[in-house]
Order: sequence, then structure tokens, then C-alpha cells
Amino acid sequence: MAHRGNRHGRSEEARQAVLEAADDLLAERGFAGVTIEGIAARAGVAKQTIYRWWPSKVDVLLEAFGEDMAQHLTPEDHGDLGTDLRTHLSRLAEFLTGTDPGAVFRALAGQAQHDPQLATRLRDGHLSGQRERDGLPLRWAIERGDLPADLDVGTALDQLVGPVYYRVLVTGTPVTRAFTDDLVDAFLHRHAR
Amino acid sequence: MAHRGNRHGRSEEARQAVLEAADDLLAERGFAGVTIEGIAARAGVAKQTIYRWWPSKVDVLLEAFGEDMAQHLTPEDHGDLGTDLRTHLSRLAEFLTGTDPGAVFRALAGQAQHDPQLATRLRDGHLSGQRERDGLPLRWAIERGDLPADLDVGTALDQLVGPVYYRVLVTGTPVTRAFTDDLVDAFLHRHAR
Amino acid sequence: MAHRGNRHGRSEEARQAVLEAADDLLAERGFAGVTIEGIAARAGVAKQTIYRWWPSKVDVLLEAFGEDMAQHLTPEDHGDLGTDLRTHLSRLAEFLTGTDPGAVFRALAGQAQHDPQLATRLRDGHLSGQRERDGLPLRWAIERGDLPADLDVGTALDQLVGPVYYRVLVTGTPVTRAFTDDLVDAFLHRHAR
Amino acid sequence: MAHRGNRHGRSEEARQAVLEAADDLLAERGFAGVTIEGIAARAGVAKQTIYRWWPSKVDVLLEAFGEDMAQHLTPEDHGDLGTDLRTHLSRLAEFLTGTDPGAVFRALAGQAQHDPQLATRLRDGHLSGQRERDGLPLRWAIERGDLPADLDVGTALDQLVGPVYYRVLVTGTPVTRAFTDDLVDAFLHRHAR
DNA sequence: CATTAAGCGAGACGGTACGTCTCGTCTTTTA
DNA sequence: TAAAAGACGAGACGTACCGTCTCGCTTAATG
Repeated sequence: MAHRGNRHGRSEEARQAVLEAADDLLAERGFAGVTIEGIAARAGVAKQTIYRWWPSKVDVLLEAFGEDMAQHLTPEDHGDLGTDLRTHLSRLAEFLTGTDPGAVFRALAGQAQHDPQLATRLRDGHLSGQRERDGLPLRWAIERGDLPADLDVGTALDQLVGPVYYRVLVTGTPVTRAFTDDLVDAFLHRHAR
Repeated sequence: MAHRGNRHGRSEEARQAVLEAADDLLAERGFAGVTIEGIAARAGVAKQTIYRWWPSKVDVLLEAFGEDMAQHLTPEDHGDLGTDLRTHLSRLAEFLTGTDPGAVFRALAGQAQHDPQLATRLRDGHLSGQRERDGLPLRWAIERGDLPADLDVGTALDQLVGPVYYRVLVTGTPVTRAFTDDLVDAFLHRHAR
Repeated sequence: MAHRGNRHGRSEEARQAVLEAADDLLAERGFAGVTIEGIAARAGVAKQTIYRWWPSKVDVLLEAFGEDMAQHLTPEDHGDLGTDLRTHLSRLAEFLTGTDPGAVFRALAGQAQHDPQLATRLRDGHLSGQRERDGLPLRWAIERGDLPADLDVGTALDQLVGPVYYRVLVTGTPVTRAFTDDLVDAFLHRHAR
Repeated sequence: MAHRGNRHGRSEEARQAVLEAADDLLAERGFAGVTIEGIAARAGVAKQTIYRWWPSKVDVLLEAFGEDMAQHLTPEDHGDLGTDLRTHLSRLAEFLTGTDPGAVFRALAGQAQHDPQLATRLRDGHLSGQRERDGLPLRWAIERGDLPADLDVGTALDQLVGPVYYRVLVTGTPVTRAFTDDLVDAFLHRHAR
């Protein structure tokens, strides 16, 4: 990579190369295979350039993760709660188990178990926003009068998405459409009028 | 630790010292602070002694984890499904968030996201057995006729414990008794006769 | 240093700041403590400004060294060989061991052991001229008829100043007036009539 | 290099490989080309092994220099002061300008100008011993009665070897046999009876 | 009762990656 | 158009652990 010094600001070229290299390494060799040296070598970038802009390798991965979750997991309003939820949970399962950004997420979530700071940043930077999006179908239904206005949205979300994350992160069981549909059925059976 | 050579069999003394040192280091410095060198130094044991008996540091932690989960999380039969489930989920929450073995479990679960082999061993060695125990209240209820005989126990467990693990591993939200009780209510509302 | 862009030639201000900073750093932290980065920071000058005008840090030091040797070590003609030599050797010793430019010289002479190019430049730029000056008392004496016309001035100089440099650069022994006077005595004993 | 751990003491094999690699690098690339990384790579040794046993690269070179000076520059007693001195000075010149250990010495002497600690160790470890050896012909002559008993041996040595070191380290002039012989002549002319 | 062999502590070894430092090059903006 | 600013690729620094390998001691069963 031809470097191009610049008085005002960093090299976007280098930034992109680093993020891609990190992503690639995670996909190819797993989290332990993502090293600053490896990223630098693969990106054709000096180690110092990485340390200048990112405090650690998880920061690189966090930035590489970027808006992937929002892009993949923003629900659409079909006007029907059941349809909205079934579609969204199915997409969530697919994102977590079948995409590259999903793999990055799992790696970050795993690392967050060892690193409370990362946990906080992952939650504040990505998970809280995702829970907002996850809750949209419920809020739309409340507005339509299809769900009680006093529904505890947070608890409802935990019951809907919790089992999906549990299968992905803990048991490793495949998350089938039947499984997610059943979660929605259980929810509708209890709350929908 | 005074070493005592021995022709037949390993030193139980060294084994205990290693397991305790690993546990202590995890509690004090987190997963990254658990190193073979650190364990050896703290246990007063030679590195080779650790490598002789455990392939890696996660194996030490797995062994230190031992039967803790079974000991803490074996349900009792009160003859009432609601009581059984509420008690058990509450204990699960306490175990995961409020005990030392729970911290070890979280660390191992985190590492398992980076290490598929560890994931398999964690599931085969501990999680599958735990799911058996988790399912006991349901099976007792089926035997009593309080739940339908064709209940999909696996899916039911995912819906009951999934949200608990989700809060612990993903959102970091406290898992209150009200939360676990609500999970049981939702389950009973749908399935119990 | 407030930078003052300038379309007419280089900044004498910057040049002076660089030379002084280099001198100061050498005195304070030794040769290894003289870095381009450090000089730039201390002089309030951009690194590029240094690289534009000096190929390396030894060039900066060489220029800082400048005419110091000539200024300190130009002999005066007292009309007496013994007096001339004794005074000159004594001044040489003082210059090498007791002055800032002497310290710069020692650093450059040391570096010249690792860098043949520097050695050549040091000799051509400073040492050969100094040897001319060192030889003046001898030439005056030859003109006066106090020394034979066929005296090998070069060898004579080596015998006179060599031991002084040797003590400074190799043994570290103090170079006393008694020592330099004795060098002159030995020389006069052999050559003077 | 097959490594062979050992409870009692270090690997002589590794030690030799390091010393040779350092010597070779100095000869091939000069002092700046001697780096710990380079030595490690060339010797097939881990960097840590070097850091374990030597505080810095000059320590490696000092040890590589070892007894070379003593081996090359121990005078023999021919029973005649002039012969002894002429032979010895000639050998000194050859050692300093024409041998590998001589090159190491020049590098170390150069570095010593930047590093007072190294200067001290070089003097205490090698130069003081060498001056003892250099002085032997004078002491033998004193015992024989060929030199006055009250001769200041130190000053005499400075006058004899100083010009040689001066030519080697400062002027770069070749040190011919004629030059060293002339030094001896000057000395004998003044002191010998 | 001496021999023998396994487990142990100690720790040196070849490696890999860490995070820091300085190098010398390059661009941009200002005066 | 020189100067300040400072990002960049490069690569050595010294440190921390990794997992492997003797080594010499201690101990308990064996002959």
C-alpha cells in the first residue's frame, strides 16, 4: 500500500485495509488468529498505524462490525404482529449463525465474557440499539391495539430473542424456522388478543 | 509445595494446588490472567507437571469446574411443577451470576465462542447433563399427568432457561426472581392444564 | 518556534535552533540521546526541515561542530618551539576533555569507528586542517633553523599529539600539564639543537 | 539448533552460536548491523536466550572479544629491549588494523565514546591487562639494568603505543613497521643507556 | 535392603506476539 | 517555496508466555 502522509487526518485507505484484514483473519483463523501483527502484515500496514488508531484488536473488530447488525436486522412493518415477529426472529437466527458479521458478533460476545469493558461497549454501541429495533414490531402492535399498552416490552423481548441467543451461544443447536415460529406462537398465545 | 517423588501415580497434592490456583487467578485477574506460568508459580508446581496432566489451560478450568454445576443445580421434586420450576430457575440465575463456579462457566462459555473443540467438550461434559437435570421437573409433571406426554421438552427448556442465559451472557441485565417467575408463568399459561 | 513560511531561501532561525538542540541533546543525554525526532521536538522544527538540509544526525553534529576546533586550537607564535608546543598540547588536552565541542568531537570520533564515510568526512573536514595548525610551531621552528629542514613533520605530530588522543579516547586517563610537557621534552631531547 | 533444556546451567551450544553470529554480523555489516534480532536469527536462537545471558549487544561483543587481545598481544622476552618493543608494537599495529578481533575492538572503542559504562568495562576487562602486557618488555629491561629503575612506565607506554592507537582510531593512516620502529628509536634515544 | 523407575521441582530453550520507539518518506496547509 | 505538522511503512527494541526438553531429587514397589 502506497502510504500518503497527510497533515490533516488519517488514511482512509489504511483504515479500510485494516478492517478487511481483521475480518478476513477472523473468518479464516478464528479469534485467536487475529493478531495485530497479522492484521498489519495482511493489510500492508505498519503496526504503529494500527496502534495509533485502535487501542486493541477488539476495537478493530468492533469497528469492522460497524453497522452490520443494524443493516441486517431492522424489521419491516407488515401490519401483522405474527408475521413481523416470525420474519424478524428468523432473520436474527440467520444473521447469528449464517453470516460473517454474525461470526464477528459471536467472537465479540465471547470475548466480552472475559472483558467487562468490551461487554459495556458492545451493549452500548450495538446491543441496546438492536433491542430498540427488535422491539419495533411490538410497539407497532401496541399502537394498533393488538397488544396491551402496558406490555413489558423488555421482558417480552427477552422471552422472544433469549432462546435464540441461547441456542447460538450455549447449546449450539440449529435455530430452525420451526423453533422461532414456536417462540412467536408462545408469545402470541399469551399476549395477543 | 514440597515435592514428593512417587513411582506409582500422580500427586493429588499438586493436582489440587493447580486447580485452586487456576480458580483463584480467574477470580482475581480474569480469563486472560490465567496463564500456565501463573498457575505453576502460584501453585508452587512445575510447568511440566501441568502439561503432563492437562493439555491446555481450559482443561484445567474445565476440571476445576468439575461437578459444580451438578451440585448447585439439581432440582428437587416438590410435587408441584410451578414450584419446581420457579425454584430451579431462580437457583440457575444465582449460580450463573453470583458464584465462583458461575464465573468459571461464563469464562468457559466465552472461550467456547473462539474454540469449537472447547464448545463441544463443554456441551458434552456439562451442558447436556445439566439439560437432563433442568428437564426433570417437566418429566415429573408429565408422569403426574400435569403436562401432556408429547411435550417437546427440549424446546420447552430453551424457552425457560434461554432468556436467563441471554440476560447473563448478552445483555448483562440482572436476573431477578420476578423475571424467572414470569418465565414460568408464561410456560404454565400455555402448557399446564 | 513560530514557523514563518518563506519563499526566499531557508530559515536561518531554524538552522540555528537545530544546531543548538543537537548540541544540547548531546551534552545532556549523550550520542544515543540525539535523535532526529528529539532534535525536531526540542528545536520546535519539523523533522522534514532537518532532513531537507542534513542527510543524517551526524551531519547536524558535524555542522554544529563547525569551526570550533579551529577556534580553540590555533597555535600562536611565541618565537620559541618549546613554549609553542607546550601551550598547544595543553590547549588540545583541555579542548578534548573539558569543553562542549570536545565532547562533540569525541562522539563523532566514536561514531566514525562504525561509519567509514563519517571517518573520511571528519578527517577531510576537520582533522587534516587541524594537523596543519598543529604543525605550525614545527614549521616556524624549521624556518628559524631550530629544527632540521628534513624533519618528518607528520611522524613528529603523531608522536606529540598521539599520546594525548590515546589517553582521551582509549585509557581515559587525565591528560595533565606534566604529561603534555613531558611529550614536548621527549621531542625536544631528540630533535632540537 | 536442537535445544536441550538443563537444570544446571546454560547451553554452551547456544552461547557459541550467539558469539559467532555477533562476530560475523560485525564483520559483514558493521556495528549498526549487529542487532539482537539479527544475532538471534543468525544463531538460530531465541531472542530471550540472548536477553537471559547478556544485558545488551555490547556485552555480547565484549564476550566475543574475550581473550583475543591477550592471545594476540603477549610479548616474548628476547633479552633485548629494542627487539622486544619493535616486535610488540608491530604486532599491535597488525592486530588493530588487520584482524577480526581488532575490528571488534575498534567498534567497542568507538561505542565506548558514547557509553561511559562500556568504557569502564572495556578498560577494566581488557585494556588494563593489556597495558600490563605492553609494559613487560620495559620491566624486563629494568631488571636487566637496561632502563633506569625509576622509569615512569605508564607515561613511557603512552608515548610508545599512543601514536599507534591515534593513527588507527583518529587519522586512519597506515601503521607501518617504519613508523613503529621510529617510535621505539625515539624512546631508546631518550632512555636507554 | 539395594535397585529401579515414575512423578516432581526447576528452569533453559526456540518461538510468537506484544506494545513502544525511532527512522526516513510523504502530503497538506500556511505564510 | 520553505516550514510546521504529522500520518505513514518499516523494523528493532525488550517483555511475557507458549509448549518442549533435560536434569537431579524423592519416593515406593520390586528383586
